[in-house]
Amino acid sequence: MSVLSVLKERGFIEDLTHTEALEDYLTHNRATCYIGFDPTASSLHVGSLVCIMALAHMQRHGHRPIALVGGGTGLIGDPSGKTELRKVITLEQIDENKKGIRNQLSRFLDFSDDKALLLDNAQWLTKLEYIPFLRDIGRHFSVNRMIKAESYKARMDSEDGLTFIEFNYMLLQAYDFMQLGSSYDCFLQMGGSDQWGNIVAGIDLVRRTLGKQAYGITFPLITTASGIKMGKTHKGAVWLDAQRFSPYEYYQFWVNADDADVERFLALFTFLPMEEIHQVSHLEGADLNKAKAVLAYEATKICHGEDEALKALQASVSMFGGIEIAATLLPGSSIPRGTHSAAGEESVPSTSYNKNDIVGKRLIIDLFMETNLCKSKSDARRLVQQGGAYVNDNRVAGVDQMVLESDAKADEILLRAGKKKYHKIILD
RNA sequence: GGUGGGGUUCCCGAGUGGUCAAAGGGAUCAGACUGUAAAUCUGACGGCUCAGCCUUCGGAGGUUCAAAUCCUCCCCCCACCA
Repeated sequence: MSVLSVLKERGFIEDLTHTEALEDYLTHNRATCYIGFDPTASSLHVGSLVCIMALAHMQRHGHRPIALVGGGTGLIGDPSGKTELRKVITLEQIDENKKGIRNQLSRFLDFSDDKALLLDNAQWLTKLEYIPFLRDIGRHFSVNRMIKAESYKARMDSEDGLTFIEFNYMLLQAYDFMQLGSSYDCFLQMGGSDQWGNIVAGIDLVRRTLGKQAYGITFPLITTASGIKMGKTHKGAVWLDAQRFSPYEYYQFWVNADDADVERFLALFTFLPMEEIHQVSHLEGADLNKAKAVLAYEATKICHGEDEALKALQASVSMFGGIEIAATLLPGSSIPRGTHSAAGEESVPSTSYNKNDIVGKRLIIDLFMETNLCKSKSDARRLVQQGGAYVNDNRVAGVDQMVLESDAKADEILLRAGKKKYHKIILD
């Protein structure tokens, strides 16, 4: 089965150029393909996961993926300040971020032996000179055409307007494609559906300057069933970096997926066979929850490794109760089968305290605040007043409740805010 | 550069001297119901030494017993014109 069919079947394809020629190109070549990533943060987040998984599928089919970090574009930023993502950042910062990004990507892609590349467009963009750029590249672009691009049209009509810098991103990205084409033999660019205009512009530029046929694929914008952009939560982005977003939280993120999203997410974010995934559509109620556990397990495994996935599963079980994974449910998954009951290690966020400093001395709401379960004392107070604060699964009765000796069993205190947020206090 | 319109609590958006910690909606959080889902209902939603107090309405000053609301200067945004 060709990559293209696989990607199509799993829901990756929004649009593509030259359908037949591309299919042909991919079957007869070890193709090099690229996707651009933003280096403004030291970590990628779930929003980029579709792109990453697509690259992984490419690699699995013997093609060579390139992850292009936009270090050059990051150096420009965007003065309109409308898009948070385009902040000006320093070279050092970009280097730092690149390290983090490479680290994360290496969980999904094999960078050894030239099997995948991580490049930075600063390599060529910072060398550009304005006049030659205008003469050699700018001449190929028609402003008339550019402003017809969906991404620009919206901005042209909106009050926010469009800065010249943003307007130029299309040229720069097309230039990237051209560079990758001539230096790395890369003639396939992929990206989110908002990149369509930029990708097509690149294809044109490649044809005009290198005389080569290039291709493009865009992915759909993944939204949750409730219409929210994938990977955005109340807390902000769902990071792939374990430091910023623990494997346990990551696991929880997937378990909390909407019913209607489970099948789609399994297809996009795991490597489980599609025949198995289709079975999920028959499930409902508690059984569907088990499928969510598999989704969470697999997704966590891919991103953080099997050990962490297992820990997260166990932590989840000890928090929310046992779960039985039947052998027939998504058999391709390596999730341990059988009944999982509360036991074993947990990987719930924890903080250490000196027992003598706490017991009988501190208010419980203070602990909620200090462990970041609540963002202010008023917040903690509210939580208690509304009955959402728990210590070792006992509801906290009043805002002036102290930590008691009886709370400190086994030198641990389990704090809970609402139904899903836990924090463990470890007493020394 | 000119003219006009704006900058309000996470977002949108009311408010034009006291009754304003500031309507309404969204988002979010908690409770109930559930399946760690969705929908629905209820409540909360600046901070604190919490039935009281303190700090907020682009920034800095000023008028007033009293300012988000009036005045001055500054910063920023938008539209049209050049």
